Formats: sequence, C-alpha cells, structure tokens
Amino acid sequence: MSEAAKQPVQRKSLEERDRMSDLERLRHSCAHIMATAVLRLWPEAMLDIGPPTDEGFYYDFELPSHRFSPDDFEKIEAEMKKVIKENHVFEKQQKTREEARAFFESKGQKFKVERLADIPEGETISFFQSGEFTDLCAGPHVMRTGNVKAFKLLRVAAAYYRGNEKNQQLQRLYGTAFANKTELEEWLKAQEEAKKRDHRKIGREMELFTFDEDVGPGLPLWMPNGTVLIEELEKLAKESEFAAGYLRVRTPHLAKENLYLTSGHLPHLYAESMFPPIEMYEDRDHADQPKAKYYLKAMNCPHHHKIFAAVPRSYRELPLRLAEYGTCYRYEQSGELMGLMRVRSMQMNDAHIYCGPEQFANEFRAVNELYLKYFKIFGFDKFVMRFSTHDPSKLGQKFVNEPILWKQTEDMVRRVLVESGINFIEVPNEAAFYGPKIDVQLWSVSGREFTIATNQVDFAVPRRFGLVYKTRDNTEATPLCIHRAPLGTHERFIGFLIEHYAGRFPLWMAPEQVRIVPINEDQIEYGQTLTNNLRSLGVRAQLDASGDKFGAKIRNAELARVHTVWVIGPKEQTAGAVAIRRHGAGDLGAKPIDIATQELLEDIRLRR
RNA sequence: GCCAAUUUAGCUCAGUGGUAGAGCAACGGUUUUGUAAACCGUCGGUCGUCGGUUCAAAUCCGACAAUUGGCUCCA
Repeated sequence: MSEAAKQPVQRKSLEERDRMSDLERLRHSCAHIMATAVLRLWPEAMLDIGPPTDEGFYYDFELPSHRFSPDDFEKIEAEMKKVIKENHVFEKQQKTREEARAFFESKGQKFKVERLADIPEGETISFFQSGEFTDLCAGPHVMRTGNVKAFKLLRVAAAYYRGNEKNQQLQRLYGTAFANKTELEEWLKAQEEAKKRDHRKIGREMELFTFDEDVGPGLPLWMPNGTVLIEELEKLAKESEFAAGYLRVRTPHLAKENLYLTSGHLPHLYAESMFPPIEMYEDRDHADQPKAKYYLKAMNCPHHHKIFAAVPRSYRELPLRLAEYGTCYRYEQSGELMGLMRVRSMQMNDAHIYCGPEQFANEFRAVNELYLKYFKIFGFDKFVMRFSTHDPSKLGQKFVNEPILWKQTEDMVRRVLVESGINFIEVPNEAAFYGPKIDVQLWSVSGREFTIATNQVDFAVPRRFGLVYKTRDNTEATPLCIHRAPLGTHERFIGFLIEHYAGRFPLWMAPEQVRIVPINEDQIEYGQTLTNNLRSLGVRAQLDASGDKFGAKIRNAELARVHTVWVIGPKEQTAGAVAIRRHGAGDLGAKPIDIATQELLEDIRLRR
C-alpha cells in the first residue's frame, strides 16, 4: 500500500484538487459508485470518506449488521455495473453549512456531520450527486458514471476512524479503476509478476531463511544460503567501518531493568515494544530478596553508552565511533509481522558516534557518504531520504526541551544534505524524542513502504547517562551522539535485496557463486579438482556430480539461481579451459581456467 | 492488538459428510548425456492444534495457533 493510502487523509486544497490527475478523478468517481452500490445493498451503512490512492481507491463504512468479506465483491461489483450503466451525471451542488448539516442529520450520517467541521469557515461546501447518491465532496469527478470503464474490488480491511487507534474501527473496501480494461489487466498482471519477486517466496525457493511455529512468530531462522548473505554484508560493513575509523564492540543480548530506566525507554516510553522481562532471584538462596528484572535489548545504544562511560574520556578520543552488529528483540504486534521486513529478532548495522559540536557536521557528512556508497554498490536508486524535524510548540512534551540544540543540529543536518546534493524531503514534527533523524524509505515489491536505514542525532540520552569528556580547557562537556544504521537490520535489508535482485544476487553475495557441471562421468574427477581449487581461493563453488542429464543439470543450476556455471567436457578438459554460463545470460563461451578464475576473483573483490 | 481471509506430502495445488490424490522435489535402479526437464520404481499426510455435532468430519460448528492483506505501529 502506498504512503498516500497509509497516511490519515489530509484535506486537499482546492488548488491541489484542480491538479488531480485524470486517473485520480476516475478513481474518486469509482469510490462514489462503490458507495452508491453499498447503500443500495445495505441502506443502513454509515459513510466516512472515499479518496483515491496511488493504487486505486477506498471507501470507509460503518455497518454493524454486516461484515464485508470478499464473497460480497461479486454482488457489489454487479450493483456498481448497474450504476455505471445508468450513466448518471456527477452534478456539483453547493449548500450552506446549515443545509449540509441538516442534510446529513436527516440521513443519520454522523461521520459526514463531523467531517463537515473540518471544512474551514468561508470555504464553499460542495456536494456531488450522481443518481440517488449525494456526497459531501470537493471533487473533481468524471462527467458521468458511464465514464468508468474498468474497475475491480481488491480487498476488505478494517481502518480506524481518522486513522486513530483509539477511535472505532470502520470497514474499508479497497478497489481500483483504470481508463480501460487493457490497463486494468496489465496492472493485475504486473501485480502477479511482483508476487514472484516477493522475498518470502524467493526465500523459500532459495532456502535462505525459514520460520517455525515452535521457534516463534517473527523469529527467522537463517539457513546456510541466507547466512552467506548476512556474512557478506557484515564483511562489507566491517571493512567500510574500519576504514572510516570505527571501533568494534560487542554487548550482551539482555540487560537489567535499570539500564532502560536510565535511558528512559522504561517504564513507559518503549515498554510495549519490549519483550516482557525475565524475572529471577539474583541469589537462589535468598528468595526473600526482590526479584531482578532482565530485559532483552530492543536497541544497542544504552549498552554502547555504558562502554563510553566505562573509562574517563578526553576530547582527544573524539569522535569515538563504536560499532556493533547488535542483535535486538522487539515485541512487534502480531498483526504487524511481515516476512523478513517486520520481525521480532533483528541484527542491526549499528554504531554510535560520540563527538563534540565542532565535529558534528563532518561526522554527519561522513555517515551520509557511507550511505551513498552502500546504495551505489547495491544499485538502489528509488529511495527517498526523509529528514524529520521537531515542532517547537511541542518542546518538553514530544521533544526534549533543548531549543538551541534542536535548532543547531537541524541546521547542520540540513546544510550537509543540501551541500551533498542529496534529494530529501523534510517532515516537521516527525523527529525522535531526542533529536532530528533521517530515514531512508524504500518500497517492497508488494508496494509497502519501509524504512531501510536510519541516521539519528541524539542530544538527550548522553546526558541522561551522564556521559562526559574532558575538553581542551579542562572542563567537562556532554558529547553529541549520532546513531546510524546505514544497512538497517539484516532482516529487512536482505528482504529488500532479495526483491531488488529477484534472487539473482551479484557474484560477491551469491550463496552459490560457481557450479561446476561436467558433461559426462569422465570429467567428474577433473571437476572435483577445479572445485577444490576454487574453494581454496574462498570461492563458494559446488560440483554437480549427479546422474542427471546435462540439460537437466543446466536447468537445475538456473532454477537455483547459481551465479556462474562452469561447464567442462572433453574439449575443455583437454584445453585446460571452462565453458562459462551466467545465470540469465546463457552460454558465454570458453576461457582458459586461469583467466576465468582471475576474472571471478576480481569481480568478487570489487563486489560486482 | 483490531478487521477479513487462508492453513491438505518438502513445494505448488485438487478433493464440500462415506475413513486422502496429482505434478515437482526426495530416495533406489537403469542411463553418461554439449547449455532450461531421460526412463522405471519407492518413500512420504493422525488434512494447523484442541474440542464439539454426526452412525460417519479434510469437509459442518467453536476455541486457539500460525500465515496473508489492511488499520495502528515501526529498522
């Protein structure tokens, strides 16, 4: 689902409405048609709103007497077709506020009455009527219901009134509409194609990861092939971070309650997102003592802060960059779990950079460059950087009360972003409690938006932990902290990589880099020698010594998405060569073994 | 957590009241093959779990679990 559909719907200005595309117009009109049909079938339905989305449209209903299910689609669609065939004109009307209220009150449409109040004083209150259906609506619409040529209902979902969990749930019907049947069918086909790239499907096919009911929901088990991906990513991260002056640390998976009381995550802020504590007597012989509470860590920062605090720090040590691929556990709500994209145990490409204010801009710039370096390696081009800032009116509530630091750091971050020419959008009021942040947003093949990486400034928690360093003039100062995770978590990042590459990983990451396929039995021994040589050079090579027919071996290698196949027959053996075949690219001809090997090693070294 | 749907062999799926089936995979044998499927045979399921209705349940009902699509939330 698109971001537009996920966000609580903002009222569009009249100018924005004028710019509404033909497709949005069509879809919005189709939403009216759907509401018309629903009211014919269930006259007692209460209507909320029905806007267009990136994918189609929806309409929210309150209908306690009936639960919508996909079985209703046929009936509703049939009724919609009737409305379309009746070819009603979408007729714009204006009412005064009082007339509008009276109109909806007479029909008992309570949500519409409430929505009326959202329209600013002075703005025209417009209605659209098509047939017997009249809706509060600023438009625009297509001319007639008959203009809707191709539509389909997609799914039924619950949605909280005004997007607020505390409000009642309404029933939402999603649908889509296109200019013609061909475009609708193409879109449906594209949806089917996208499903083939779904990381859950490819993960099963390639034996990358699995979930098991006995282990628990959201707790992935990494199989050997998936573990290769993890270890290659970690190699990349460790090399890059080492070169950038990071120091590696390691911290336990749990900690006592007090750590999170200090950080402020407990007792309230983050308690719901953490697994409930393990409670135990520190001394089994003294059960009269209070029990100690241990929490699985949901983030690594507090542990890293304690490492900072472990020895007296000097300005000479700053910036101090502590890095760890830390494993965290978050008790995500069961309905939010989704394959590898949303899990309960995750390994984070985490690091905390402690620095002085004069070092901040450089550190922040270097972190950004690291992001861009990674995204270039993976060929990510459709990401959006979201710069979340604070709302000064909420200082001391939603945001830590440090007006000067907020302004300073936000200005610095903005300057770095502008100077480095990064495309970013600024989102007010979305910052973390302790500072501004940058999230990198990507879309999964199913169209869902996720944060793939994050980069946050923290000027509150170091103070809570009493972190200080000695400055040049022998005073004590609290460091700023940059919290960064450019490769996000293994789980989500690899989920994206699987979909991004559709399982066809570049050589350096490929779980099986080379498969050696002998044409007949006589080459098996030779193939074994080649395999052993490659493995001694660190190449993930396998020999296909099966009794399959040659064509079947090729097919199996293709289906397994093996990156490179070396075919060896009598000709190659005699010539000291291999015939190279690349996944998806077919037969690339023969090369001498030395050259073929060198090329492999070079591509791996350069992460191609 | 909430709403809806789904759950049958390792995978993809048939089977809507009369005690389970296909293709692929796996395993055994025969075959030794030049760039996407050789042939024969064998194994494999208390139909998600527990309970209920019934002479009889994969099939009907209920609870629970997991998964999926949304909502809320988030790396």
